[in-house]
Amino acid sequence: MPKIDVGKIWSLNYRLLMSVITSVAPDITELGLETKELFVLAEVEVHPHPAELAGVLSMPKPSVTMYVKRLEAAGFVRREIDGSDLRRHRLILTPEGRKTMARGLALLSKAFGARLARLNSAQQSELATLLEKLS
Amino acid sequence: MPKIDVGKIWSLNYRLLMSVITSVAPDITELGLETKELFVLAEVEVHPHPAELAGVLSMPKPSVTMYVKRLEAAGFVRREIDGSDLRRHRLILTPEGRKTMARGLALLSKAFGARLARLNSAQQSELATLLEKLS
DNA sequence: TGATGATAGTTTATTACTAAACTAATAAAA
DNA sequence: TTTTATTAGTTTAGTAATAAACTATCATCA
Repeated sequence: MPKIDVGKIWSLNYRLLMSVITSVAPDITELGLETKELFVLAEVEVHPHPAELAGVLSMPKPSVTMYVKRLEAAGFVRREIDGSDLRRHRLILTPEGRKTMARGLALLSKAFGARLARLNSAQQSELATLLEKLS
Repeated sequence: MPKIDVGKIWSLNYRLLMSVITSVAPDITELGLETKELFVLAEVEVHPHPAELAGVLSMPKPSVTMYVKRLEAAGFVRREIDGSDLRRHRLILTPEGRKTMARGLALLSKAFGARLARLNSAQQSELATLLEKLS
C-alpha cells in the first residue's frame, strides 16, 4: 500500500494556489482592491466582525483593521456599532461592494476553474467534499 | 446535477493552507528560518537558480534575492557561479541546510497530516490523486 | 565584430504588513 | 461596588516585501 507523501501534496497545493493568485492579481487590482482585501470582502457577510475575520482568514487583527479601512474608503463596506456590545463593529456589504466582490470572485473562479477543468464533474464534487472535511 | 462552487472550493483550500502555515510558523522560526525561506530551501535542489525559484514559487526576483541571502548567511545554502553562464548563480544545499529543511518539512507535514487524518486512507489517496492532476 | 535585445541577479526607494502596546468595553470574581 | 481578567478594535513603530531601475552577461543577427 503506497503511503502518501504529505509534504508533496502540500507543496503541489501551495504552488497551485499561489500561481492562481499571482495570475489574477492584476485584474483584481483593476477592480479597485487588492487580493487580500478581496478575501476579506468575500467573508464579510458570513463573519461581519473584524476579529472573526482575522481568525477565519489567519491574518493579524491590525491587518484586518487596515483592509477594512480601505474597503470602507472605497465604499465597499460600511460599519455600524453593534448595539449589544459597543466594542464590536458590524461590517455591512454595500451594493457596490457586493458587485465588486462578485466580479473579483468571478475572476478567481475563472482562473481556478481553468485548472479544475482538468477534473471531470464527479472528481470536482469529490474534491469539494474532501476539502470541506479538511476545513 | 449539482454544479460545484469553484469559489467555495478555492476558499476552503486557501483557508486550509493559511491556517496550517500560521500554526507551524512559530516552530519553523525556531529552526532559524522563516516559512517563506523554508519554501525556497525546499526547492533549491530541484531549481538551483534564483530566477527559476522565483517562477516556481510565484514570488518576485528581489524577494528570492533576499531569502537566498539569509539562507546563505545562516549556512543553509552556498552559491557558485555557473561556469556556462556567468550571470547565473547555482545554489547548493549544505548538509546543515538539508537537515533544517527536513525538520521544517516534517513540521509542515505533521500539521497538515493532522488535518489529513480526518480522512480515511482511501480518501487521502483520492485527494493526492486529484491535487496531482491539478498541479 | 558590434549593435540590439533579452536574461540573471542585485540595489534602491517605497509600500505592505504586523508585533507590541494601547484604549475602551465587557465579564467575572471578590 | 471595585478589581481583575478578557475581548474588540486601533495606533504606533519597526520589519518584510516588492516595483522600478540598474549592472553584467549572453544571444542573435546584420
